[in-house]
Amino acid sequence: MQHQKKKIIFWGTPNFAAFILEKLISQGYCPQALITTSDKPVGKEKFLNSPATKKIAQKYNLPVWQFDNLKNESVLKTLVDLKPDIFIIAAYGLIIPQEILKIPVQGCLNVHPSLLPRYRGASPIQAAILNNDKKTGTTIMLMDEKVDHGPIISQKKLKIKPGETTPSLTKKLALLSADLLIKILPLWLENKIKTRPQKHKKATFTRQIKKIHGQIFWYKPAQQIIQMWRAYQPWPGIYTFFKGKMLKIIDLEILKIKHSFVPGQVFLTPDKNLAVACSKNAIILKKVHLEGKNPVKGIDFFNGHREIIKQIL
RNA sequence: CGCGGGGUAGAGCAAUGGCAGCUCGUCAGGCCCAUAACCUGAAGGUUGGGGGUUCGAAUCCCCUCCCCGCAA
Repeated sequence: MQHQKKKIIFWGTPNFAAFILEKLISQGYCPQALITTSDKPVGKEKFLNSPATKKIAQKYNLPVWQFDNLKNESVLKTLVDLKPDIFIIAAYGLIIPQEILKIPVQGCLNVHPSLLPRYRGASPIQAAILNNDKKTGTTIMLMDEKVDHGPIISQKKLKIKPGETTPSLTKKLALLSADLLIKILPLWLENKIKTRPQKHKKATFTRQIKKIHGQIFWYKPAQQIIQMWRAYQPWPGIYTFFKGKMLKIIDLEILKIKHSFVPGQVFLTPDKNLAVACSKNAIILKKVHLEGKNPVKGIDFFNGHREIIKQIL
């Protein structure tokens, strides 16, 4: 087991990385250390929340380094002193400077959950769902000077099932990525894999998702709003405004109907469901969450806010 | 002390100093070939808890417990 003598350092932060890390460990490819970002205060109680990968690392007693700023000498020195053979990077959260990428003798592998060169950047999984793609996949590539730009080592496709959400697809892609990684890693470490460059002209890009992206525009077709809802779980979710307050839509359903309402107009279906008209079809609000209140069923919300009918959101 | 909203009947919400109400649900009865429809009636409250101001507090003040949004 020659590869186990190699020093692997794993970089990653959220769930996607955590699934991969755990699978690597369980399959006998335990890294020497985890590098992730710092604990972030979360919620009103402002307690610190560790990255998902850190929790896994602690479970297996892996050493953990947490860096938020990679552009200083002490970080560089720490990493050089580890004398790593290879870095495996999966959703770290920050762009890693060139000087650091040059450290490991066998390069830096990046796990990216899309079929590169499609969907480079920060939100490939959400983009695939948002665009109603029928398939996506994962790519393992050798990192170079540009983000998600390096030559491809291996790729694997995955069908997107109807109703797939970001959390469910994230998990599937992570497990797929881990399998692929385990398969190619020993070969890579023995220099038995050739890379192939990406077709850069076909590249598309995705950006970091912000709260504002979750706002619903009712002039869009209902189908598209459903895809937003699937893509933007668990955060930022999708929301609209009612009486100046944010109304999150926790659960919804498409209502296939020909109607003459204005997009955004609220109405009640014959079987007593609260619904909002879109440019095509409509959305049934099964569960909503008004800012400052508890989440409630659509019908309960209607009982307390009868004036919502005929209003335009 | 990061900013903000809320706690009222089983559920969702009104009532901002003067008789605690609305919609839904529940129960009883009625109507109907029938129904998640409709009609009549009923039950269901220590207004989260404690203290204060007042002739009088869900409402104003102080304390406390709980829930939630923003921010990530």
